[in-house]
Amino acid sequence: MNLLSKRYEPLALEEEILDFWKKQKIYDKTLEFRSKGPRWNFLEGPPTTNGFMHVGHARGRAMKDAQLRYMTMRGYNVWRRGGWDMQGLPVELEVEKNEGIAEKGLIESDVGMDVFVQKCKELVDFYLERWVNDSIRLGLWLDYPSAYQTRKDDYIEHVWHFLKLANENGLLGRGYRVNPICPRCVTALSGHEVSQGYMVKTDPSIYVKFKLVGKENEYLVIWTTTPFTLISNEMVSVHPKYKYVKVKVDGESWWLVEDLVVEVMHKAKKESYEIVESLPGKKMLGWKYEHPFKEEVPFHQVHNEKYMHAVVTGTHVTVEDGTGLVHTAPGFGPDDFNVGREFDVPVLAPVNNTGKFTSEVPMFEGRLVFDTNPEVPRLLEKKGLLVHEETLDHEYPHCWRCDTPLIYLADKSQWFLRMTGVRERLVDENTKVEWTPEWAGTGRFGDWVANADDWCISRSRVWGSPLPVWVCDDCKEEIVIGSRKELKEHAIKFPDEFEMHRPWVDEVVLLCEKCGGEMHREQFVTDCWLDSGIAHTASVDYLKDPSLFNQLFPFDFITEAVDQSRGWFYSLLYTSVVMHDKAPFKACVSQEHVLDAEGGKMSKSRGNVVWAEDALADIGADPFRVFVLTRSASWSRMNYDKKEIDLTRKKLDVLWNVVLFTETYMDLDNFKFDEKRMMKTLPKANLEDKWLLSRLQTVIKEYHEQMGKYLWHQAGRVLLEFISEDLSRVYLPLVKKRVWLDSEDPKKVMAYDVIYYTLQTFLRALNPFTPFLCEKLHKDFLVRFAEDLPESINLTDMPMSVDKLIDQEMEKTFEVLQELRSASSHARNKKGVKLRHPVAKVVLIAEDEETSKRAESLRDLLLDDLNTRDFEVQRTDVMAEFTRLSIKPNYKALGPRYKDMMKQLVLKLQEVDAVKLRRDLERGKAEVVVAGKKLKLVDGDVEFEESLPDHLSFAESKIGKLYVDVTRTKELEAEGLVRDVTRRVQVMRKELDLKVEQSIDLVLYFSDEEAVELAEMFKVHLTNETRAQTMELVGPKKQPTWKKYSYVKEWEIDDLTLKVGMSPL
RNA sequence: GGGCCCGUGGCUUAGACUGGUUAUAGCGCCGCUCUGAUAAGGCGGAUAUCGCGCGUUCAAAUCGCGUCGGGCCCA
Repeated sequence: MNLLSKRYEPLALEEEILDFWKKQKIYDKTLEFRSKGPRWNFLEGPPTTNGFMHVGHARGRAMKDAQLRYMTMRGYNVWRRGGWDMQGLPVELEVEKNEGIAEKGLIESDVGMDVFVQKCKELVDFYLERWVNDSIRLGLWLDYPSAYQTRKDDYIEHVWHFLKLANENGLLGRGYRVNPICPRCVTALSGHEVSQGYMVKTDPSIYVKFKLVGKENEYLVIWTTTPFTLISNEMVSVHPKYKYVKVKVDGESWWLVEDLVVEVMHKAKKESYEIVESLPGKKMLGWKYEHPFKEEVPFHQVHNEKYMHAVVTGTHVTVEDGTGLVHTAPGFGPDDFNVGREFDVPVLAPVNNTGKFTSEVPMFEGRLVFDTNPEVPRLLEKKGLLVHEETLDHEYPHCWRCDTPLIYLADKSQWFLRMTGVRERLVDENTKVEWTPEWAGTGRFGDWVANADDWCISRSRVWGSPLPVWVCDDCKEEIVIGSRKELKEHAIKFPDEFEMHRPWVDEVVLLCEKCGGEMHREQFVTDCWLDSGIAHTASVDYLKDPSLFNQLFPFDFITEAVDQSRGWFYSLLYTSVVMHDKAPFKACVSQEHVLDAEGGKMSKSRGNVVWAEDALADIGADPFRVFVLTRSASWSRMNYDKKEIDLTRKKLDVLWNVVLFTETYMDLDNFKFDEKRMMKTLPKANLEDKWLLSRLQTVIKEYHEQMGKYLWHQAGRVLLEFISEDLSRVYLPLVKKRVWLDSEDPKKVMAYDVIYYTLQTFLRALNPFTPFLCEKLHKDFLVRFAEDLPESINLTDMPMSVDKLIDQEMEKTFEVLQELRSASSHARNKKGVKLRHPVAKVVLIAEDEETSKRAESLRDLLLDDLNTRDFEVQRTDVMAEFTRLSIKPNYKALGPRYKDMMKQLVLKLQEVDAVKLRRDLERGKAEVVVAGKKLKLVDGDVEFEESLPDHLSFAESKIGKLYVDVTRTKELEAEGLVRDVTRRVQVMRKELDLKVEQSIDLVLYFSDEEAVELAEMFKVHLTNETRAQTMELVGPKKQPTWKKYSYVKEWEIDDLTLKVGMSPL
C-alpha cells in the first residue's frame, strides 16, 4: 500500500510536518542529540520588529536555516539563539500614525510619554509574534523562547556598559555634527534613510555677488540653490588649483572661475565683457568681502575672525555648475562644516530642529527656512546684489517617511563615537574575517571602515535605549553610567516604578560629585544600530554571567544583506573591538536583495512587496526555499517571479515521483534495506548499480565542498541535478525491467538496495534545503523499509562521501552511454524510426581507444537500451564505403555558360561517376560529354554531397559517428508491432486503474490479417507483458463477441486499426 | 559628487578572476517521439551583433578606458 499521496502537495505535507515537529518536540531532541558535539555558533542578526517579513527577509532566513541544519547534521552542537531588534524611529512613526499624533510635541502633552512607550511595546510585540510565526512556517529552527530582545532592560544595560567603556577609552564625545534632519519628524536621519528619499525638487537657482572689501566695484560671484542659507554664509570657497578670472562688465569687476565665464555671462545676459586678470585660486585666500545681510543679522556684526567673510580654499569645489566660487555656510552642510573647522570659523546655525529660524535672525524668526527661499532673492535684488535668478529641478533628499525636504543642519549637542584611535584595529580585525564573497569584505566593507566618519549615536527621540549621560545643572560636569546598580548608587531621586526607557529614566536625578549639584539626563536615545551591534555580548547575558559568552565568542558565522555592511556588520565590529579587542564573527556571508519580477526594487510605496506569509501559503516553504537558495548566489540580486518558482517546484516533483515508484514495488516485495547485503553483493552488481553509487558519492563530495564555502546555490544545484539527470533519467529506466521480475531475484533486491541507499543518503544531504519534504520521506518511506531508523531525519548524521564507491571510469563510461543514446535517437529521428521498433544494427565509429572500450563494455546494456539487434564499435570508418557521393550542379556558374544545354547537362551529371569527377576537378581537367560536345568543368561548377543508402541513418556525436541500420525484416516488424500493442493495452489498464499485478482476459482485433500473423510470433511475450490470463488474436475474418469484455477501445497504429477488449479477473 | 555589483535568444541564466574550436542550460514556441513512477522524459528546429563605443591582442562575452541602463552603498 502506498502511504505517500499520488502527487507532491507541499502545503498539506508541510502542515503535517510542522505538527509532527511540534508534537514530537523534534527540535529539542536534536539539541539534546548534539549536546556533546563540538560547538558551532551562529549569531542571529535581529530583524526589526516593525513591518512584516517579506520574501527578501525570508531568503536570508532560508540561508541561515540551511547552514544551521547542515552543521547540526555534521554533528555540531549549534548555538542559534533568536533575536529581535525592537526599538527605533520607524516604530515611533507608526505609533504616531496609529494614534493620530502629527508632531512630536503632542507625544508628550496629549498622549503622555509613558502611554506612547506602552503603545510602542504593544506594536513591536505584535510584529514579533508575526515574525516568529512566519519564521516557523518557513522552517527556520532557532531558539525562539530564549531570543534576545533589544528593548529589554537587561539588554539595554549592555549598551550602557559599552558606552561607559567607550567613554573611559576617550571614544565617546559630543560636539557639532551636521546632520540631515527632517523638520516634520524632528529627527536626524541616518545616511541609509537619506538615500531612500531622493526625489526631484524644484528650487530657486540664484547667482549673487559679494562686494570685496577695500575694492571699488569689485565682486565675487557665487551660486546657490538654497537661498535661505545665504543668511548663514560665512565664507566663499575656491579650488586652490583652478584658474579664476576678473571680468570687466558694465563698469564692474566680477571674479569667477575661468571655465564657467561664458555660461554665467550668457545667463546674466551680458553680451560684452572682458577678462582683464587671472590667477590661481590659492592666491585669493583671505580676500575679505562684505556679508550681504550684515545689517539684518547681529552675528555677522559681532564676528570678524581672520577667515570670517573671506575667501578660503578647498578641494571639494567643482566646476560642474555654478561659478567656481562656492558659498559656504558651516551650519548647513557637511563639507561647509569641515571647511569652517579647518579655517577656525565659528558656526552660525540659527535654525531649530523644526526647521524654523531662531531669534538670531530677527527678520525671519519662527519661519520655516524653505518658506523664506523666495524672499531672499528679493532682498538681494533691492541691495543690487542679484546677478541672475532661475529655477532648477534637481534630486534632493526628502524624508523617506513623510516626504518633507531635509535640511542639513549643524547641531552642537550631538553625541558620537570616534573613529580616531580605533580605526586601525577595526581594519585589522576585519582582515581576519572570512567573507563570502571575498570582495564584500575586503573591498566594500573594508574600504568603508577605512574611511568611516565618527558615528553619531544620539537621537532626539523616545523609543530607544536611553543615552546614559547625566549632566550637572550647575557645573556642567558629565557622568556616563554603566549599569542600573551604578545608577542607583548615584541617585538622589529614583522613581518607584523604573525601567530603562523614557520617561522613567528621565526622572532619575543624580548627585554631582564635583559640586554637589543635581544632575539630569541628556534627553537622547541612542541609534538603534548600537542596540543590535552589542548583540555579540548582550544576547548571551554577558553582564550576568560571562561564562556562556566565553564559550561562544567570537561567533563562527553571521549572514545578512548588503545594506547591513554599514549597519549591523559595522556596529558589531566597532563595539566588539572596543569591548573585546576582537572581531565578533569569524565568517560572514553577504546577501543581496530580492527584487520584483521585473527587477525593480520592492517597496511599500510601489505596492510590489511580496510578503513571506503569502508566498509560503501560496507555494509552500520547501519550493520557496529551493528557489531562493539555488536560483542565484547569495550575493547576487534575485528577481522574485512566481512563474520561475513553479519551474523549480517541478524538480521536487521528480524526487517525489521517484520515491513513489520505488515505494510501490518495495511494498509489493516486502523489501527491507540491508546495507551489509548490498556491499557484499556489490561486486556482482550490474554496471548501472555501480555507476549510480559512484555518481552518488561524487555528488556528495561536491556538495560538501560547496557547503564548506557557504555556496548554497552550488550545493543545491548539484543535488537537484543528480535527482533528475542521474537517478530519474538514467538509472530508473535501466532497472525498470528488473523490478518487474516476479521472482525473488537477487538482481531485483540489488536494485532496491541501491535505490534505497541512494535515497537515504540523498535525502539527508538535501534536508538543509527542503526540511519538510525530507522529513516526510524519511518518516513515511525510509523508516518503513529499514530497521532502526530514528524518528526524524534531523536526528541522523550528514552522509560523507564513501571514496571506495567512487569509480571514475564507470562514470565516464556512462557519459558515453548518454552520448550514444542521444545520437541514436537523432539517427532514428531522421528516418522516422520509433524507438519502439527494433533496428538491425548500430555501429559506432569511436573517436578514440578509450571511448571504444567504454562503448564495448556497455554492449549488453545497449542492445536493450537502443533497441537494436546488434551493436558494433569500430575505430575506422568502415561504413564510409556505403556512403554515396552525389553531384549537385551549381546553376549560377553553369547556366550563363551552357544556357540551352543545361537540361541535358544536369541529366548527364546524375550518371557520371562522382568520385572520378571530383578527382578530375582537383587535377583541373574535368569534362563531360553532352550531345557529342565536350563540356569543360572547373572548380565551383558543381558541389558534392555525401549521402547514405536508404537503410542507413547517421548522427554525429562528441564520441564519434553513429550509424543505425534500419533495414526492416518480418521479425523486426513483429517486435515493433508487439510493443505498439503492449503500450496501448498498458494505457487501458491504467485507465481502469488496475493494480500492477492484476490479471485480465484479453482480446486483440487487427484490421489486417498480416498483423495477426506477426502478433502470433510473439504471443507469449504479449501475454506476459500485459498480465493476460487468456488472450485471443483475431483478424477481419472473425469478429469477437465484444460484450464479453468490460472495457473495449479502438486504436489507430499508423494504417492499422487495433481494437482491444479486456476484463479484469 | 564618490565607490561597489550587474547588463548574454521572448524570459531566466552558465561562462568572465586565468582571453583561444560552433557561447551553457532551463522555460516558452514548432515538429517528432517515449512512458505501468512521472502535470515528467528524449530527439530535432527557430530564436544571441554577449547593453553601446573605443582600445590592447594573431585572437575579446572574458582584459583596459569611456558611455548608457538597472541595483546597492556612501557623501
